[in-house]
Amino acid sequence: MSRYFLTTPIFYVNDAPHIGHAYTVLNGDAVTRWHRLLGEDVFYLTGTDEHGLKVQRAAEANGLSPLEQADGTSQRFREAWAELGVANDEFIRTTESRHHRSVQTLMQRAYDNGYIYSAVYDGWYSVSDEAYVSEEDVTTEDIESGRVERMTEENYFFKLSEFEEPLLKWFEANPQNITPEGYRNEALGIIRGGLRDISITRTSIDWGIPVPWAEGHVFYVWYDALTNYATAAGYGNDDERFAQWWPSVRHLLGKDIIRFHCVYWPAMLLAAGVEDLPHYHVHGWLLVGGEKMSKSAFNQISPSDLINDFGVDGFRYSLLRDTPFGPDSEVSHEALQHRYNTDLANNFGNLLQRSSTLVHSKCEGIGPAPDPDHPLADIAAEVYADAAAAWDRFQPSVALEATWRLIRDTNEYLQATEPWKMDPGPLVNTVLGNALEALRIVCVLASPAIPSSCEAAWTRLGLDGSPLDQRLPEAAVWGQYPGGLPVAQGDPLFPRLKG
RNA sequence: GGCGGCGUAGCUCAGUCGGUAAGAGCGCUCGACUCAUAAUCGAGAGGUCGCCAGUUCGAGUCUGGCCGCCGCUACCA
Repeated sequence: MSRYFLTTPIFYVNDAPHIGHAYTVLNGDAVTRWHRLLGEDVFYLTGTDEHGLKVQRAAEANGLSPLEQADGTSQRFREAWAELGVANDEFIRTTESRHHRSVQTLMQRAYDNGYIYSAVYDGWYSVSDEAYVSEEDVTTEDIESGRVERMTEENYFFKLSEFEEPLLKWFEANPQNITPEGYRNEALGIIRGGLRDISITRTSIDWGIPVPWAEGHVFYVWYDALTNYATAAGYGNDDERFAQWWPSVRHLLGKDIIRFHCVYWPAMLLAAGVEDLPHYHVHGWLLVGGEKMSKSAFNQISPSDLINDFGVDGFRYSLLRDTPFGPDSEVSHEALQHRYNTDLANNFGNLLQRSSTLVHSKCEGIGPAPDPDHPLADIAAEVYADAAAAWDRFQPSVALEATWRLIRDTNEYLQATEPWKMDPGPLVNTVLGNALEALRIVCVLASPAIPSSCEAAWTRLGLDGSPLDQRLPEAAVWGQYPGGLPVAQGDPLFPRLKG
């Protein structure tokens, strides 16, 4: 069975969950749900990054231990994703013992393979950033304000510089390794620009994973964090599991962390003797008024605020539909609401509503069977093909746009046939059967984005089971609504929003 | 400075290998309909595809230059 292992970045517990995080996680959730429909063996991973100085400091400020601090924030992320209906298979924490073993194993192998060496760093250090600062980047103000300090410490360095060639070879051999393609070029640019060895340990803090070969050193958070993906696949703990899952790994990430994920991380894997390198799907940022979201007031709106306004699926759909995957996307409350009203309330919800009402007035509430050879069958086939291609290319907005064509065409079909003017009988039965069949297919195809609404609609159509349990491509084939099922009338699935 | 991305209808965006008369949704105008959440359907207006030059029988689509916006350049998705 084909496997689909998708990861989100793990979120630093220094920060509360915000819409930017939700954006990443929802894209991954929708795409992995699609792959589940295809019957693939899916592993969707998210989690939290919990080591490092910032956590240690936050803990001190709150009078907690670092782990207690991490526990609290990690739990908030876990709850936020549950609230959004995210179906991740695992939630990893870098403070877990399995992760410690994994990091130590990976690094020890790189060390044993000769890719890690000791050197003394003597220079400026930014305590708040936990980072070394090069001489040319330090201003006198930095020094006077104490933002940077002079530091001499023994350090272990990773020989990143030795991986320029291997990485370039890998890029050349795998033209699809990063999508969209523009970001692949960025990663290539970083490599071609020359790679310098990087410091991967710290002695100045102790809230981290100990370096196995050097007392008093811990791994710097990035190299600890990246390894979470391998840990979750079983690295250092369950070799058989790792061998099964790792070859199919795909990382979902924002464009700001390309350097670490697409350059440093594959080099580390190679250094440790792991030959299978990941695929990547890189997205841009959400912008508000042209500015990166995290800098704006919109950032103060939490995902749960938007759930209150739009409902879980309303938020999921509007965000996914309105943000092409890859480039930066402008978002606003107005735009999300507009999308909700037009696509969910006016089109999908209203189609379900008018169809079920007509089934009650013309067919005594029993949904009739569709015409197996109706022209809508061709539309459904086209829509499926386009949606499948888009999901496969990691483009939820395009997939949803394609799916909604079936809804539009069905509304158009009702308008053209005017079943409300017909007398009960075979003719009106066929028309409404066709509408119900289109809705059945939409329920399956839209379920990656709006799972619970599709389940609700599915039930109203009188169907058993759940759209989430259907198998594609079979379930998208026209003509499977059986007829003879009781169709339920109910309140609008997506109440139109005003204001 | 170096590297990279973007610039297509009022808005948000599609446009794979260069090729039938530039697309979609929304918005707008007019009309139709009334089963439905004042929802739906049809018609229409609206673009010198940032600018200039080049390659080509032919460029939004390739090349060079310019303008504008943005990002990365050691840790905010």
